[in-house]
Amino acid sequence: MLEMGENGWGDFDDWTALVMSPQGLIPDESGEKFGNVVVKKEVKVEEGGWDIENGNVGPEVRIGGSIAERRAAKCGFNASMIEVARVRAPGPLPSPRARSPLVTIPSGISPTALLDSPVMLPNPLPSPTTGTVTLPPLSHESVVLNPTTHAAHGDRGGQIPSYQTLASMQPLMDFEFPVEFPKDTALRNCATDSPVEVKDSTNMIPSARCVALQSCHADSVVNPITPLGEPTSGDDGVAEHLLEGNQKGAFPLMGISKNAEDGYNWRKYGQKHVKGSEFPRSYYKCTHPDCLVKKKVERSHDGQITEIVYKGAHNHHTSQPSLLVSPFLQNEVLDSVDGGSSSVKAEDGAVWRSIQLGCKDIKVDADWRVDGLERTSSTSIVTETSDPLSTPQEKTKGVLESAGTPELSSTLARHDCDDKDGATQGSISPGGDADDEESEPKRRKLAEINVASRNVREPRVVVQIESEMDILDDGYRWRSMGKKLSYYKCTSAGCPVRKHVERAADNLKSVITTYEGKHIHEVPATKNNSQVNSTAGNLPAATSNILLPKIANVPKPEPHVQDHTIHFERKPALGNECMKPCLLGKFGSDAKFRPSSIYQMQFPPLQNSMPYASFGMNTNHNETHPACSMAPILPDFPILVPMSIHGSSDMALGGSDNHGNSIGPIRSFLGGQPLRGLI
DNA sequence: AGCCTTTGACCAGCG
DNA sequence: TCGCTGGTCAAAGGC
Repeated sequence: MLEMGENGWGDFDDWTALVMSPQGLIPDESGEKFGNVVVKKEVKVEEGGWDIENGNVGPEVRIGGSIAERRAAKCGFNASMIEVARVRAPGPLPSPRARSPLVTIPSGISPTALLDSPVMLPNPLPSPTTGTVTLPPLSHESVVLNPTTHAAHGDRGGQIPSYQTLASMQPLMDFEFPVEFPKDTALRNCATDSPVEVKDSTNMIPSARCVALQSCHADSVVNPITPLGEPTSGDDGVAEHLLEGNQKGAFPLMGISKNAEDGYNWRKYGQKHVKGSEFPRSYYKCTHPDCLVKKKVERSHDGQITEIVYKGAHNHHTSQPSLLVSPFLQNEVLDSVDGGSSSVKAEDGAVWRSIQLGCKDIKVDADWRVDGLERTSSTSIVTETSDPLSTPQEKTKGVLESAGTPELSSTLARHDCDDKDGATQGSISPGGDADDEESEPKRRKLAEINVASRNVREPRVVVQIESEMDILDDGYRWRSMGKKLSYYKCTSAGCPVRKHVERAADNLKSVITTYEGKHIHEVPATKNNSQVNSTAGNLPAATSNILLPKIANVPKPEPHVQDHTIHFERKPALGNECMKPCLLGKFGSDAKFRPSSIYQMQFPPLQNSMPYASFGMNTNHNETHPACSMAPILPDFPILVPMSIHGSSDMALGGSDNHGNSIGPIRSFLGGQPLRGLI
């Protein structure tokens, strides 16, 4: 077992890897909407971990992992697109190598752009049951998406993508969002910060803030103790949670009655106390004829749902009208539980979505079987909300830590999960897991109990890029660490960021660069720095835009994005004061998350040495926002990511890496929606 | 009467 | 093959 502390690369349990799988841009031939999903997979470091001294890295890093293991970990997911993986300390679970192809990214593409790109933004997850767009409460990464949003914000420029649009893109994004957010703070902010969205129950949808409010409201206001109360028929707890608030006018969005709960009717057909679970598990079936959707609900003794697992896809509409019936639902599947975010879990080939509420898991089986079709998308968002044990500082820290990059949120989310694996127990050497001896259930319990003690570490991001060159120019300056020339540390004084470069074991053409930490400085001035913002118009229209699936009613991009450059504001380091309101309030009310930003991406010419921006790790970006002093959600840089559509794409983009090496086109990371005709 | 929950038994997968 | 486990069935009962 190697203690990585010496090199500062310890604690691999919370590494997050962003890996693009090729399917991302591949139009789903089957027409399944969920074919392109940002996927998260765990990257695990098995025994030996990153042995810097010996350079034993590759074999230990595993991307993906079996569905079962992720399921077991309650933190995993399986998808085919962008994999947000993480390197974690070896655990008792096997870590099969990722098998899904990885997206190759032209060298000209900024990892930051990728990481902070819209595709990496949290997707509004339609409720697995209602289709209600629910957002990761309190997630700094969250984006409030609602079918009515743009209507509500139409006077603001129609910048808010329609729900459908977002919904269609939902598969494109897969994130876990740690929501270590003080409830009281959330409430306070929700109550005090531009409650615009909350006012209009018809046209307004809650901003992320509002969602947060919903979440926390339900938790701390509606029923501080056992918000879920006694299980009711078909109750999925979470929905009810919010629904209660909704009924009280706090959650105008939900538009469904409490009785409707998740909009579907469920029949309990069994209950069992499963091993490893402290609480009994109830089994529910959708009562709709021919609907095979099931869900498993675990409740604590006080009635609070500790885990919900949805399996299957509804082939019908909700039994009760909902303001937010998602297209997914209409077509087939919905997932995500109101008030929570979800992460896909897979079991036995079925994708399960996990939604964490207060560090509780709600899993939604997303095998998307509809009319014989089986979907295996795995959009995931795991949001941790209202962790009662966490102090505001801790939560804030978590948010702050994760603010730098979207993926970080997932990392943090993973932290939660992985901390369950002992991460919170202290530094864990990559070579072994302190909790190896413990059973998964036990660790789960410990983790759940010790949520408050989880450590928030620097984000670790792994980006796999196909390049002949090992070292990709990310705009920063690095010096090698250790004997192997695969470990680098940012040369900027005091900057803790490090990165590790390796070749993908399964694809020597792919370079896996793992970043840890956040730059505490700006990107070193280079001759190319300005290109990030200046190259927007250089690309031929045909190749400079990546238009994600267009959907009817999609608001047109604002004039300022006519150049097809997505202008995101960098996620600044979040301050305790501004974080919540800003994070939560931005989405629904301003241009931080515009349609164009979401489904349009422009990539810069594949120039050499294009700075990779800060890879989303720079925390000292503090651009202010009209409504908030910070814009924590989205990257501040224009998304200039050259992309090409893999396979059938008409968008053939290729490029060269920073060193002039020709590299393949991005295979994809935008998922499954056919891109043709999107430009 | 219909729908739901409860609960023990049964079944299948897995090691 | 056996035991464990998770998932499901179905009878009984409640609302």
